Amino acid sequence: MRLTIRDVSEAAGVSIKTVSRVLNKERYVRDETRLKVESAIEALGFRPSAAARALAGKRSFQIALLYDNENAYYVFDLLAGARKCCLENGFRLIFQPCDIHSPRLIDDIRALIDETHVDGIILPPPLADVAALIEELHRRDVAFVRISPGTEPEASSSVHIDDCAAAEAMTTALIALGHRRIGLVLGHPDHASTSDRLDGYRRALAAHGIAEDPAIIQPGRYDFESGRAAGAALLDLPEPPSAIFASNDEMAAGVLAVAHERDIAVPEQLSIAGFDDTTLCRLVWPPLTTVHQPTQQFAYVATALLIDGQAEIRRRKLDFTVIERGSTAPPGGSAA
Amino acid sequence: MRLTIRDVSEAAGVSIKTVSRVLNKERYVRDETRLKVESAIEALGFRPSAAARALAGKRSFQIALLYDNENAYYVFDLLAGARKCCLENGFRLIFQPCDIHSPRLIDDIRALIDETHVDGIILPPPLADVAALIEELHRRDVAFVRISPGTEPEASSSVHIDDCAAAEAMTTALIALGHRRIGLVLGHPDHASTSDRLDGYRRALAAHGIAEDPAIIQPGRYDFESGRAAGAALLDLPEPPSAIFASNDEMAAGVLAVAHERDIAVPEQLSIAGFDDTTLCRLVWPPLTTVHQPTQQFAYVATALLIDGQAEIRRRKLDFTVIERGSTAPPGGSAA
DNA sequence: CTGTTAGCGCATTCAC
DNA sequence: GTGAATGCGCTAACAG
Repeated sequence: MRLTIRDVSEAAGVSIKTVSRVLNKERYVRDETRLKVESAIEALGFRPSAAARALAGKRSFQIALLYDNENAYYVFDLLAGARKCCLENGFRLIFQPCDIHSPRLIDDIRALIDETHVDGIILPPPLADVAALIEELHRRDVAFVRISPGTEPEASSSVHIDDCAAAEAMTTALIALGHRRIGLVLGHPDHASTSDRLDGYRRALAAHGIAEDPAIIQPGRYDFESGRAAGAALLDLPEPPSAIFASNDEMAAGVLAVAHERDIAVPEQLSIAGFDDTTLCRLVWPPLTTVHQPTQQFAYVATALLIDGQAEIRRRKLDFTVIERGSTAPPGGSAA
Repeated sequence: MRLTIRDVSEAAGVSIKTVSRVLNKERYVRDETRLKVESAIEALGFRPSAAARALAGKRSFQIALLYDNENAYYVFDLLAGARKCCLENGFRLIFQPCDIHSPRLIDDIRALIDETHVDGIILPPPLADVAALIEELHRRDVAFVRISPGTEPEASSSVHIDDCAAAEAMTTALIALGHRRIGLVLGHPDHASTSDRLDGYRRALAAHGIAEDPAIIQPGRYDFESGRAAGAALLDLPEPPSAIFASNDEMAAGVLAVAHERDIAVPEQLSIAGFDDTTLCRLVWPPLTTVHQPTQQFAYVATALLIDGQAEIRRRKLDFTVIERGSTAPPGGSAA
């Protein structure tokens, strides 16, 4: 029926163990033998059964990428990064949504581990900060890497940028343009980045002697609708801000939509800045100034850390960039 | 080490085979016995190894969703629909990108089949129309369902809407608003929907005695940038159209961006219509009129067809809807 | 450097 | 209705 390692061993005239060695890139195989086996594999078009490998061995060559996020662009970027690394290393990616507020969260992930024998798990925010999950993963001795964790830095390997510094840089850039009244749209309360970005914003204001005004700090949820609502609230203020910094790009898009509705020219009359977690801003609204966050790289590096499989805990810090697009000069004179 | 079916059988005081029967929902198990086994499974938190099941049995409880598409929203929708159906049926979803123009396409999919033992494959456009792939899948006797295939309707089960009728309805709606000069932005040449939508557009024009003008039919690639380029080409015409119908929403978004750049009010001065394959339009541009295509349902139904697993070929036709958002009245008088 | 033996955890024949 | 044996395709721990 199915082509097996035995067929390959017969075709190559070696034992099945030797074929296995070649498959697993083990040492102690003579080059000549290896070549013989490889050409037999090639000639037959043999592909080892992942199920059999997982069952017999310690590894399954599978990595799970979990997510609790409705932002298609963001998730797609994570996926692309993780997949690229998997492909390069002969791994498969299991991609699974979950709900950090579900009572079955831990159970579901336990099921994932037991059923699939995954070799490692990637936890993007907000999953990176679910204490019960981290604890369970440790108890089960499953390797995992967190993306942008806000808590327990020593609990696992992780990948992050300095969100606080990035938000500070962005805010400082707006101040450098002459803005003194800069609105902020906060991120989703479940995400650690939300408070980090707020901290950065505050730090920049403080450094320039600008008093914080709670009226121009609006809640958000990292999605378009909440950005739109926050933008409306800010622009309808008796004394609206001259610039608005949204904690991610979906929300910046929402703010921009409101500005269009109000016939406020961007960036001439209002500067809008965003954290581009996704490609949405880059795609649709070039005039926005953004902090570029390397989402795809997060997933790539996290996967690499998992596959390298050192037990040691490593923190990888990636770079961010503030990108100026179009003019973000302060308004001519409409605001106070 | 690991919890196995044997542990469950001992806890429940039955044989391994009986546990297996319960796991697979086979008949011929007394209710009492079933309950005993189920509570033992629950108590121990047992989860059967997918690898062992795939290796020993005929089924792997895995379905693969392939895609060759860079549209994050579209792919995310497909994923959501397929995943929902998998979850309801105890299946896992393997999610894998590919490239229909790669010489290794068939080999990659062969590898997928052999390595993972998938029970079935879902082929969204443009994969649904790769003849060599369909042939290979038949040769290997692997179940598959195609989404919106343009060719060989009897080659497999499939899910689709009537793209031609939908485009005709959309175009007719624009004509009903008084438009006589309606630009069209074509889709990606690899996709069957592209020509179907063109056909529908033509049919509507013909039905209303409007002559087709090749100058206002622009090529596109189903992405934002091509929509932007097509929009610019159309709006820079000496005699620009009063309405533009983009073959999907990413391109409609591109057209809208150009309209904004040109200070053309939408929908007051220009009507823009799109096929909303994704949620982009719904999210960002409420004034657009769209044909709603149930992308998520496509994937859900395709997965269900696969899991039901009847060998027979079934064609499922889903509904589309033309949705009016905001006014799409023809321009006051800027166009000819 | 290479081969032999014994399972991994389950579904699948069959008996009972 | 239920149970005991056999093997899926591969890796592991040993020999040589």
